This record gives sequence, C-alpha cells and structure tokens, in this order.
Amino acid sequence: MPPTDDHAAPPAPRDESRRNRTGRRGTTLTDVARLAGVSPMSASRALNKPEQVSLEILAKVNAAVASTGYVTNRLAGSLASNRTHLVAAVVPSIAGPVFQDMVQSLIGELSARGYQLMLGQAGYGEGMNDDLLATIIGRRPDGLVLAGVVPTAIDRQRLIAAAIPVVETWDLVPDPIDMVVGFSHEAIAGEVARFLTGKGCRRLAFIGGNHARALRRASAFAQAAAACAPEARVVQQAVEAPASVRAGRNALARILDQQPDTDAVFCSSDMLALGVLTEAGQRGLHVPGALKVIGFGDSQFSADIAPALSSVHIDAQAIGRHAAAFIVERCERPSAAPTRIDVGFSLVQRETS
Amino acid sequence: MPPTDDHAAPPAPRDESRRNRTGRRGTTLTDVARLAGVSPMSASRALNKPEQVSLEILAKVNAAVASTGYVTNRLAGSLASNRTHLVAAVVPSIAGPVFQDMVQSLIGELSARGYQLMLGQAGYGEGMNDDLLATIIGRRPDGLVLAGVVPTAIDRQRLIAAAIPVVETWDLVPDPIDMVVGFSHEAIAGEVARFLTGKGCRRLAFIGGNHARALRRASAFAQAAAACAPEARVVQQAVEAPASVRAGRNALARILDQQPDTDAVFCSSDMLALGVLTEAGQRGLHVPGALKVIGFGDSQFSADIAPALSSVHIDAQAIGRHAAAFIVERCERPSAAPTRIDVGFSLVQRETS
DNA sequence: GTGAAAGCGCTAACAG
DNA sequence: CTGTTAGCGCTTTCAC
Repeated sequence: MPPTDDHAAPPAPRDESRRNRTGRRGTTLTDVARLAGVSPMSASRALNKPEQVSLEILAKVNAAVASTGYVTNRLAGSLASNRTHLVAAVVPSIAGPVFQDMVQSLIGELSARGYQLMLGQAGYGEGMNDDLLATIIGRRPDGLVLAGVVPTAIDRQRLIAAAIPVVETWDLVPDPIDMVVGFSHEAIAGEVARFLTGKGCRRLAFIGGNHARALRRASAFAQAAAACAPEARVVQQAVEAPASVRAGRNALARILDQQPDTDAVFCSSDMLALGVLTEAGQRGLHVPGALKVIGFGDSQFSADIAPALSSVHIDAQAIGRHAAAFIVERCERPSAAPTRIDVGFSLVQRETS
Repeated sequence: MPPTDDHAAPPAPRDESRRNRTGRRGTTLTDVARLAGVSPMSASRALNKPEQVSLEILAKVNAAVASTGYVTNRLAGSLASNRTHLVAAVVPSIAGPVFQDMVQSLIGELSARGYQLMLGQAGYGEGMNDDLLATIIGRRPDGLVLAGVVPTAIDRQRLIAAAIPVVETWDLVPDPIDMVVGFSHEAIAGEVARFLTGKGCRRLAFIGGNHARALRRASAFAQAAAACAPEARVVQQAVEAPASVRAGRNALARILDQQPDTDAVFCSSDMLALGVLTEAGQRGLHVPGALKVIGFGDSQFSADIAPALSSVHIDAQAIGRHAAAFIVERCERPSAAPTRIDVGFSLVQRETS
C-alpha cells in the first residue's frame, strides 16, 4: 500500500466520463471533434465556416454531428465571440394589433439571416421598466428594436453605455438614439384633415390614446383642419390603451354628446373605427352619408367589413424588414452609419368616407 | 541590456487595460469586485444571493455597481450555471389573434419570476422547421412552450434528447412529450352541437382550418350533431390559415351554395365569425333569426359588435400562467412530475345565437 | 461569511 | 488548411 495520499491528487481533470460538476450535460464540440478525429477548432470551422475546411474534414465532422445529434451551444459561442445573434424587440403589448405585422416581418427577416428575436413588453406607460432593460442588456443582444415605446432619458443613457445598436421604429422621432425607421404622424394627420375637409366635413372628431404621440397627432389634425377650413371644429376623445371596439363605441357616444352634428371621425386604430361604425349603426347614423370614418393601420379586416373601412395604410412589414436589415448591417460592418428611413403611408379610400 | 528575450515572456495575462482580444468590452463582475475591494465571488453573491453576504459587503458592492452601471452578463452566468432563465415559445404566427392573450400572460408570468421569453414562429404547416428547433435548442432554454404547433416525431425525439422541459398547450394531446395545458376540442364541438340542435337548428355548418386539429373538431361536431338530432345535416368548409374576415365571408357564401337553408354556423375563430356576420348582413339574412352564429376564442371585440357574437371562451391567460408555472417549477425542483391541466371552456351566449 | 481554484463550451489569434 | 493556446465572464466547489 503506497503512502497515504488523501488530498494530493489534483481532481482528475475531466476524464473519460461524460459528466461534469453539475450532472450530465450533452454532447460538446470536443466530443464531436474526437469522434471525427480532428481538432475542436476544425470541428468548429466545419460547422461555422465550411468553406475554410477541407472536404474530408467536413465530411467526417458532419458524420459525427449526425451520429451524436450534436447541437451547438450558442451560449458558449456567444461568450467567446462577443456576438449573440440575438436581437431584442420591445413593444407596448404583443396583444395590440398594430405591431403584429411588424414583429412578424422582423422575426422572419432576422431568422432568414441567422438571428433570433427576443420579445419584451413595456406596457403602455412611459419608457421601459428597469428590470426589462436590465434583463435585455444582460443577454447582450446584437441589437434592439423599439416599437411604439419611447425610452426615457435614463433608458437612452443605459443603451448608449451598453453600446447596443438601436432602431427606433414607428415614429420618426426627432432626436433618435441611433437609427430610425418610421413615418410622420403629423403628415398623416395633415393629410386626413385635408381629405375630410375637402369632402365638406366641418365638424370633426379625433379618437386616440392619451400618450404623447397620440396627442401630437391630435393637435396636428386640429391645426391642419383649421388651416384647410377656418370654420371647422375638431373635438378630441382620449381612450385608454389598448384600443378596442368598446372604447370606440364609447368614444363616439361621448363625441356625439359634445358635438351632435359631428360629420367625420378619425380614429387612431381600426379597432376603434370598428367600434365607431358599430355605434353609428346602432344609432341609425348612416356611414358615410351622415358620418365619415377613417381608421388607422389598415388591418386585415378593414377591407372586408361592411361598410368597408377607409384607413391609413402603413407598410408595417417594411418597417420590420428595414429594422432587421439595419441591425444586421451594423453588426456585420460596424462602420455603418446611423440611418433614417421614412416608409411613408397612404390613405386607403373605401366606403366609410 | 538583458539577454534578448524575444518570445519568452508569456503574453502578459490581462493587465490593467480594460480591453481584450476583441476590442473593448464592458464592465465585468471582476471590475466591480475590485472597486468594492472584495473577491469576485462575494460580488457575485451580493448580486444573486444577497442574504448570504454581510451587510457591509452588500453595501460596497451595490455602490460599485451603481457607480459603474454594471449589468450582469447572463451569457457567462448561464454557461457556468447551466441555467439560462430563458423560455422559448413557438406559435404558428404571432399575427393570429388566437394565441396573443396566452403569449402575453406567458411573458408576464415568466418575467415576474425572473425568466425571459424567446418567441419563434413555426408557420401553419406540420411541426417546426429544422432550423427553428436547432436554434432554439442551441440557446439552451430552460423550457419550451408549444402552442398550436404539433411537433413531428423527429422534433419530439430531439426535444427529449435535449432534455428540455416541454409544455404542449392549447390542445390536450393524447400522447404528450412531457407536460400539457389545454382543453378538449372534441368536448367543445360536442357542446356547441348540442346547443345549436337544442335551439332547433338542423342545417348546420362548420368553418375551420384544414389542419388535423380542426378536422378532428369538425368531425366531433358532426358526430355530436347526429347524436342529438339524427335528421341534422352538417356541411364543412375548410379555410386557409390565418383566419380572416374575408375567409369567413367566402366560406359562408360557399356554404349557402351547398346548403341554402343553413340555419347555424360554428366558426373556429371570431374573425371568421365576423366575416360570416358581415356576409349575412349583406345578403339580408337575419342573425339570429334565420342564421345562428357561434365563434371561437371570445375575442375582445366579440361582445361589442352588433349583433354581439356568441363564442366559445377559453381562458388563454390561464393557459399561459400554468405553462409558465410548470416550467419554472420543473426548473427549480427537477423532481416535479409531468402534469396535465384541462382549463376547460365556456359557451358565451350573446345575440347571434 | 468569504475566497481561491477550476472550468462551463466555445472561438479569436496566432503559429505551423 | 489545421492545430495549439488562451481566454470570454461568470459560478460551482471546496477549503478556510
């Protein structure tokens, strides 16, 4: 029996057994490499940059991967390479109809380029809650897309400090953190006001949320209307987010209390507009004869309800596409400059106006 | 001058400079610890298990964190601890109205417990596309929630191999991978059939998707109707996903071609039902007098349109809540057994029936 | 309660 | 084209 050697032996550096300190884990790249008879680095290259590796190694590695069912651990890869291929997006709520098309195209576009999306909900208040931003930054995403969420000064500071590429979307904010893809709410309000006054409407109403952006649009609407027809009057109704049919119905009821001869309503979402149409129908108010209605967002259903709803169309998919492209571009060519895109809008004229 | 020593010196292990091989990175826990005058380990504990650390250290670390704006790198933490605090969810499309409430409550519930959600879209086809599953597994999520997506045999195998806790939701699948939260589509079809035949309807119609689940519901509907009233007839109309108002209108038109005296329609979504109502209105078909309509999902708008839509209500939020709870439970107490919850449903009777 | 050592699984950098 | 080395930033383990 050799001399007692109780604690001398170093803790046997990772022997043949496939389990580590925390129970068993899965197959690693090293396992694959060993099986293929190549170095881990070659296995890594075979997987990530197949063009840099001989066909022989490629074949051996692929065989080993197939036989083990190996799936890369992107956590480790991200840590080592400082690139996560993760993009975070923050919306007020995923349940609102407004941002869905955009998020959908964002996911599609990103995954086509090998990136994933992490989705966060900020709620309808100001900025993001602290936890949300911290957990997002903690995952070190390669980019962040903000939609309908206006970061507070502190949020902005933290984002800049974290050096994460940011795309603010939906609104063409005047003083962006970094990149912007959106459209002008003021221009839209102006065009709708011009259109409705042009149709002879003089008793207008605006229904929208009670946050800053909606209020800006409301006042732009009122100003444009006044400019087009000095005698026109505009009443405003604020509704709670998220926009709903119920809210639209109630808003129209209140508007008619205030201004019984209202002859046109501009709504900040098609759901609200559907509520307005419903309430008008119940009251025997003919649309568009007695009341013209214009929605916002041009939802899928708008063309198909009766009467078909006029609406402001936004190319939400384009917003998602551009946002994705911006971030990927910035990641892959860090020199890329801040950019700004106005995707515009169009007023889709249907039966309700 | 000392003897030439060109290549002897090891590459100066990470000196004072705050930059590494790939340009500058941010503040690390080590930086915080140094600033606080404690070991990295104590800093880690102060952040993650404050109760295990003296108040003095806690205060010093918090001060250091505040002064540096340090944000934990969860990539590194996850790699070391083998826990990501990430949960993946896969839905056919985030644009469909059906899963939104569920995803919303999932996000809410998870973030309240310190987990984040990664969202994937599988499309409306069978199973998930290979890339999607691989990228999900590659991020080593602590759990996966499937909604309205039926994994293929290969998907199942890979998920089991990856040892990821899985919750299948929406449908009470008979042979689950792991955990299940849902309701019985057959039971719903049965109850609606019973209700409509009880109202005297004998010429029924069913509008639904053309995937397996919808077809099962359709046949359950037909069977139950036959059981309740042997002389009843049921026609079926398949529509393409995603469900839309347009699809509902077209479907009703085709149904009336096939069976002009149809007196009741059961739709697999409220959007389809809205289309049916619209088309009926255009044709002067009185609802519910000449035609009864029942939707599915009890969307927010259903109660507020005119006529108010009867619908099958599902507590989607409860599904999200339970799914989140299951996964967190399983993560934190790995002994937790597979579980199954039936959240039930209710038929909300309104004006259209 | 605190710290030192070791290493999670992968890739950048560099040498052959 | 291929392999070696040295970490990425954190947490586990274990000794104090």
